[in-house]
Amino acid sequence: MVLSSYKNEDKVLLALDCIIFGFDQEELKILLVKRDFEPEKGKWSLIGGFLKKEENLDEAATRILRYLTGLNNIYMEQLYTFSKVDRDPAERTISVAYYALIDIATHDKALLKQNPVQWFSLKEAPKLIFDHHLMVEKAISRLRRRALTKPIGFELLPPKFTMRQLQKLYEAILDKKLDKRNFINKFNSLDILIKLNEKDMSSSKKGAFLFKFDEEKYRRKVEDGFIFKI
Amino acid sequence: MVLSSYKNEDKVLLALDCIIFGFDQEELKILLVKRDFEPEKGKWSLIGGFLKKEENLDEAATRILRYLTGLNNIYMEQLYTFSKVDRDPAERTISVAYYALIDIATHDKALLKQNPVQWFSLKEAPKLIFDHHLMVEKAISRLRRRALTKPIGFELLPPKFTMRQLQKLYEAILDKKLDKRNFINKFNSLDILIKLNEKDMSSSKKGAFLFKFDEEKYRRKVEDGFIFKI
DNA sequence: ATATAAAAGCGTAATTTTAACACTTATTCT
DNA sequence: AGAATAAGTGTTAAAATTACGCTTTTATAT
Repeated sequence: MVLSSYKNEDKVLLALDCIIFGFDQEELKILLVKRDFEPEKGKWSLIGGFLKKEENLDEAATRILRYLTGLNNIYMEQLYTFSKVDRDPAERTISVAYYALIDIATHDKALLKQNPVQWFSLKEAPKLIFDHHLMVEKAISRLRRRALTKPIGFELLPPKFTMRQLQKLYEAILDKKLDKRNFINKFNSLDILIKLNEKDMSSSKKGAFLFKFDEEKYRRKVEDGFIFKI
Repeated sequence: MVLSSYKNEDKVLLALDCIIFGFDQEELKILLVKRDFEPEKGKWSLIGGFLKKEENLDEAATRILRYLTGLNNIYMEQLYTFSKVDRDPAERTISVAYYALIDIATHDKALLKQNPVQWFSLKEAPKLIFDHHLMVEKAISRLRRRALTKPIGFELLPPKFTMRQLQKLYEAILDKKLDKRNFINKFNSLDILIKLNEKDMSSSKKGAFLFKFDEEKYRRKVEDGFIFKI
């Protein structure tokens, strides 16, 4: 065992905060929690926690997400590390922000059991503690960029979805209207969806065909040099 | 003053490591240092240090870069935070990686004074300690993406450069040959360079006109919705 | 039964962007 | 004077993106 030569260095608390995005067929939402400890008790906050000795950051983010929402197997990505000296008034804390994408419809039961968490649409979200608004802002812009170059949108939808739902999702993420025909043509040319022999009847009399993301095919295409791009 | 409620949480050492990119008219290089303390003394490493209580990460990265290279006023960007539990065998350490872009020609005097640092071309770089190779890999792919969407390439060049130098730089970053005429047409259409009444005579008999990046104009254009894109 | 309403589904033409491509010019060196 | 070297410069073809409107299906109301 090597003797540590880092004895004189300052140690810090390493927090994690998760921006959890959901989509409810209409708009993008984020999941917030009412903080039940000081400082800032009672205020709305991102879901967070602290890194433990025996885990890495991805594991910690997964643990925190599971503990506070009951959710498992969720798409997550490290976003940025925030370090303003007085960002947390109680104590010097560095926070690594993660963002996660979940399908509200599929996971809502798990969430509803937990009382202090609540979905807010991006535009109506309350003031957040500390620098959490910076985290959310950065997460939105990362999500926006990512959605154009990786097929992560599907994480926000149920496994089966209509083209209209998919389009609405992209419109919500990119915050702009898209042309129906161009959008469908685009996805058709990507050739990574499976059209099911099944219709969703909830949104129209005619019914709309359901599609699935063909993850296997996507992976194979990527190996052959395919680049997802909206 | 609010009483801290974080008493039971583990604290960690927070390190920073900098991937410093340079360009020598031919290829991309990174600056490495021969480590003069344990663990891994004598091995090649990224330039690094530890976060101090009174500074944020950007400040720490700037300080570390200045201390180890004498360089100031350098383009830097936070890259990613690495946290594998045993990434540093001596002690649990989380490391926030930054990458920096510098113009070797302009700054080389400052660097040469410092003996233990050395430039390596990306392809001939030695094995690095810990997870530093992962950091370098990630930095390269970030640099590649960033160079396509932000005018950061100029940070790697002298203030005055020829179009050929600029093209070689992009070829080095993107690791592919570009067409001379298309490249120049592209930059002309961006309209963010100033053509000087001055030629660089070092590379040809005819001489090549020098250009400057018009930062002010770029900023104005961005305000009007301009998006830099190669 | 018929009419109405509401969303689904579908293709083409115009425009813009990107990619491919080769010769002339200026200058130094011999 | 001519040979050698890198600089400088436009056009055409191909591909990608954008704009755009009518028909189909079927549940519901009359």
